[in-house]
Amino acid sequence: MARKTHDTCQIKCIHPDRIARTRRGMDAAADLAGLADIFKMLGDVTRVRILKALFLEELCVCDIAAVLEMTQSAVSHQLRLLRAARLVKYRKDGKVVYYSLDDDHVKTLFDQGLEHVQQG
Amino acid sequence: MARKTHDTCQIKCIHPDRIARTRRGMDAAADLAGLADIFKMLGDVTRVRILKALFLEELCVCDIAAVLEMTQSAVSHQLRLLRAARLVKYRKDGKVVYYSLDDDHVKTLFDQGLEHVQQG
DNA sequence: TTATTATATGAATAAATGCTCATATATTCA
DNA sequence: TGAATATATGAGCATTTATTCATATAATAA
Repeated sequence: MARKTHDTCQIKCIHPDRIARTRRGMDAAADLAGLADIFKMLGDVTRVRILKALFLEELCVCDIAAVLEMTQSAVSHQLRLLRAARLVKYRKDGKVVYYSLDDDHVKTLFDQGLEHVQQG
Repeated sequence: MARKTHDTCQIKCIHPDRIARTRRGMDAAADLAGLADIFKMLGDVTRVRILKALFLEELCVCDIAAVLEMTQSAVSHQLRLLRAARLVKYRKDGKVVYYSLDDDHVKTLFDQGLEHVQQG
């Protein structure tokens, strides 16, 4: 009675009550996949460094490349992802494209994360 | 004069002043690699779901597997990573291992991230 | 126009990653 | 002791991902 096989999979459940409760809590949860996506976007050293740089100052692509000591192509590829995630915005001035942070919200996440790192 | 080649790499810099300023700001920055590591840890749907579940209630491994409808092995592998990152802690009771959140700090990061998702 | 420059991007490659399967370890129970 | 159970883990595999290289696009300058 304490152990029974679950409906949807072959896993034996020791605590059916806990499972049911947690299931309900999970259903009520917000978009966890979307949440993971944002963290994934921030989970790369190059992107983190780009964001940190842009947090300090608006920069064009080759400036960023110089600061990070990476190729223009590598930086440009990452900027594309950051753009798609709406973490950065840009403005064109002739040939030059200037990037900056899209909102301050990212900075909050950033600082919160740093706090965690410093505690660890 | 406005354009010169940078010392450390072959990239031509349009704004040497900006680059120098940003460089200094980057040096002063905290551990960006560590920051990326934490975000990377949170950047996976399975781990996010595990954390969400543990935020609701302490659970054993097979409970988690049942809630997520995943194999015990897959869950166990991810728990190992979460343990190493000190995001979860565990206690043994006989054969059963109960996992729970290691600190509330993760929840703060979590909620901040969710806020960002909901705004997006 | 042609040459140069700044940026973007597709393809290829190498590395990282998450899951499955099989198995090991450890604990309880008969 | 031996069987059953909960969890952990190594190996293999498939997918994702970050970078490089070559090239395309776009804007400026000669």
